[in-house]
Amino acid sequence: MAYFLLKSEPDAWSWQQQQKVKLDPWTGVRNHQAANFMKAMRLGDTAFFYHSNIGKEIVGIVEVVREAYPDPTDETGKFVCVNVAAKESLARPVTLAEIKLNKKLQEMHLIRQSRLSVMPVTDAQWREIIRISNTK
DNA sequence: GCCAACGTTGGC
DNA sequence: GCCAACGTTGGC
Repeated sequence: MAYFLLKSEPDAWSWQQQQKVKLDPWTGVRNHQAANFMKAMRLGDTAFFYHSNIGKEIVGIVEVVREAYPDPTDETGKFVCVNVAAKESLARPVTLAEIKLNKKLQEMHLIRQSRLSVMPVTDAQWREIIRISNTK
């Protein structure tokens, strides 16, 4: 099972909103690299939900409930979206500042390529973030 | 509010 | 096909 991270500006779509809905189509991604990562997502894969701009922290975990399909909001028909459902909140949010200071998390795309909005997370990175968030 | 990174557009 | 101009993202 693979792990990912999804960014959202809480002004536009927050974790609180995500938790209130059964599922959410992750539309609006217009970057090919991010789109390719969405195409790699499989049913049951999980992703961190990250608040960019405001908060700058990982707040929760979502599960992929529908694999990539054409993004209905994309007029060109080139881009895809997936459906995700909130799974659980982290017991404690993990901030970008903490990630930057953590030696095990230096290779994350979140740091290295700050504009990327959908990215894979390695097993080791996933475990480390779960660990420092006191979740489970 | 500023700026770095980076993607896209359009002139040549 | 190159590259300057411009727009967007997102951290600070």
